[in-house]
Amino acid sequence: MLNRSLCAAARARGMLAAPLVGSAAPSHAGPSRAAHSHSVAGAVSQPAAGDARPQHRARKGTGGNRQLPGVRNQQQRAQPRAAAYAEHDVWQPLSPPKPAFARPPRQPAWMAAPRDNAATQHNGRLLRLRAALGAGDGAAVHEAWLALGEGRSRLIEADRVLLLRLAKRELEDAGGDTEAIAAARRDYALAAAQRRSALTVDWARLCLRAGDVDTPARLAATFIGAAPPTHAGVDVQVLSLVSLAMLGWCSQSRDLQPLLALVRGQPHLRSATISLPRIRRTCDAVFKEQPCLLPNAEQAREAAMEAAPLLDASWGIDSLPARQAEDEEDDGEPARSLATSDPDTQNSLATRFASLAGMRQADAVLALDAAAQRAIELGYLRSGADAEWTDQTTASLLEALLGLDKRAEAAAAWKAHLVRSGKPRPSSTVWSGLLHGYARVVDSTALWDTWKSMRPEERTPKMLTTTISGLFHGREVEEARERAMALFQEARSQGPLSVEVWNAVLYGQVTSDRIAVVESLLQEMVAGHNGAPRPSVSTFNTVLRYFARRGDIPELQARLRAMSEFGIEPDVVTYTTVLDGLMRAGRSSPTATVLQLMRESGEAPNVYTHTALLKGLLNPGGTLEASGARMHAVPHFREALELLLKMEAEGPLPSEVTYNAVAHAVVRHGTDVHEALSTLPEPFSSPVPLSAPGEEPGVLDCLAREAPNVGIALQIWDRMRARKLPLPRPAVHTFLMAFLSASHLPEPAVRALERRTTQLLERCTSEGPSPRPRTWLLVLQLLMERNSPATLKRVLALHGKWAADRPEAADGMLGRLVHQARTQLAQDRGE
DNA sequence: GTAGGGTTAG
Repeated sequence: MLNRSLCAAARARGMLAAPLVGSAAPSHAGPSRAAHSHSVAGAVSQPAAGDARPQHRARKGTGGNRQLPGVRNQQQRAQPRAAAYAEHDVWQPLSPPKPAFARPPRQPAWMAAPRDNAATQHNGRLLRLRAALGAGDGAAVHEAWLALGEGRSRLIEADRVLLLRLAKRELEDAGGDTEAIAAARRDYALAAAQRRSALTVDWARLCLRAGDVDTPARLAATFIGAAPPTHAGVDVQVLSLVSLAMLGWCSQSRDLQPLLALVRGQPHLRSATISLPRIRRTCDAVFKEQPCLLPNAEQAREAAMEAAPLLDASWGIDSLPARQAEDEEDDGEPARSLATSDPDTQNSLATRFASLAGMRQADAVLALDAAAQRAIELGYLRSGADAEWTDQTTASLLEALLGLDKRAEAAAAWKAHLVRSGKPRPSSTVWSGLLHGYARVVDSTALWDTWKSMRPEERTPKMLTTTISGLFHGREVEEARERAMALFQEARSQGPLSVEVWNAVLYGQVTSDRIAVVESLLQEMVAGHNGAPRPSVSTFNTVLRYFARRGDIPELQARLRAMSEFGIEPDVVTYTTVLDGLMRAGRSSPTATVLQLMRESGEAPNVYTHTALLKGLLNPGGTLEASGARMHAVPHFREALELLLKMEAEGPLPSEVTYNAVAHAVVRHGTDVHEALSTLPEPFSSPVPLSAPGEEPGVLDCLAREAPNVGIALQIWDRMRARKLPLPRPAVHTFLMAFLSASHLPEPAVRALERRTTQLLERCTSEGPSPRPRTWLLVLQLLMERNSPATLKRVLALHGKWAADRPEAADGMLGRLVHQARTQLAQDRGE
């Protein structure tokens, strides 16, 4: 269908509106009719089977040393406490508040017209309450409060805040003699606190200081079930309330199980990182002021700090199906998870490791590992629950650590797993975590070594796909590709392989431009020869990618026709690939046709489609050398930024790739941005980014005026940060380029951007994405063109630290450039 | 690990 329509694109194009592109782009010639170029090139060149080379490189992470360290003894000091509380009515202290207070009013009181007598009466009482609040008269407030009766539920937010402030002040003023006042005022303060706010946390803290340990828990219970906040990340108020509740319960040696159960089952908390220092600060604040009537204060604080990791380990655990459903709603894409993609082996802790790794929070991964181990030993995470530590958990932890380049930690986790499991060999699941981790950091050598270390019975068909696909991504391209092909041929000789394995091989051949091999493999699949599986839509999409990347539209058409003849319908990936191919060829008009076709076929454009579209808008002449003069067509910044804002508002949400595509184009085409500035949508028309710590806002105003493209790039970074998107390496390079390539800027702006440069490099060396030689080359080259010895010195120092355990970094171009930079610096100093 | 960013090393 698509192929026929593509041929008709030129005809149809006049009738089709450009749906996503704000204004119709200038039209170029439509695609030419393709000749049948269906013949497949020569026979398969069979790569040599097997790999005779000796294994010379030491295995990474697979831990040859399996000695048992004495880790067990120190872990046994606490007994599982959960059982002792089995009969205890754990919900007693957390019984819900009176129904009248359970929900905030649906309608503010002032909106209800005084139509009848009851309403007039209510308004009168309300006015009395407000008058008492205004006068700060505690006794009168309390009296008015009691008189209000049912009307309490109709208080507006402002009333509640005032009530809470008054209650807080009274409790503060009461000094040591707090019991009576706390008891008398608690009911209205509690009602007033039907809202997450810093004030609520204040109130809970005051109650705790007054020795009341149940109110914080009750507040936590109230809020935790309420609607989650709209922002991503930790619900700080809830975390503080739970921390305070925990402190209170520790002071009475109560079991924490019910409290921990509270923070479980909160799907929106799953990806949140619990900051242990924050829990500590919250608890410490209770003791800051005297008097503190909390019993056993010191022991309570110690116990709470010891228990804080349990909170971390339980946070957001459970309710996995809910979380999944939520993820899929987001943008139609399944959650990006690491080893946990198999629904049969879902495991909460594994999911959290994966999401922490996704946010590149290596410390949080390690802290959660420790916390979870402890929680298991204390019996708070129990066998049979999905919080159990399974092989899946270990696999996810390993993948996360390897993916974050924490090899030593991964090796320790590997060893700990073998000790814990008591088995001589890890399971397939655990091996799989290792493979995925190495595939993630494209370490084909380690990947291969891992594959070799596995026994045949430990290998699964999926792992073959993982390994082959990982080898094709590796850096030692030739060697890895040979290994991957040998692996494929060997496996093939032993029996039919899945279409996924074949697709992985095809993908590898496509990305290394081996189109002849691609053709012959595809032909085998189409013909069903030699046990080759039937090609899937992915197979065709993979082949299409080859021609799309080249902007080879006749071939795209031929392939689409072949696909259709084979009886496979295009999917969203097909459409995106074709769209991308058209854009690369500099043809913007047929793209409207593709989008229209998508609409007709019910394949909704997703974030990939939109990103390709954005790239096309920003490179209207195409991105291929062949498109020659059109390369210099002016980017459609207005349309692109409008589309970006539209995606943020209506979805599909932009990914880090989307943002980087825009930022990169903006940085590269500074002059064009300057000229288009007044036409850009807010906030990009006055591109003042958020200020970094210690940065004066005036500098950024100046930057927005003098280098608006840098301002916009930084605004885009702000948006990525707000969405908690990871910072990919290409984006690091984009921003480094932005910081160091703007010329003719006033001195303060230059200094601010150079400070941002060193800050970004520092961030990369400490938490990633770790710099590559390319990163340093980029920075040093740009920096040496200008006269900034102080910054150059700092960058060289950072590079020195990075290069310390990379002896190979001293070679080659980077080594020479570093030497040159050092010389330049020394000369500066000499003069 | 099918598609989008630029990368890889120089």
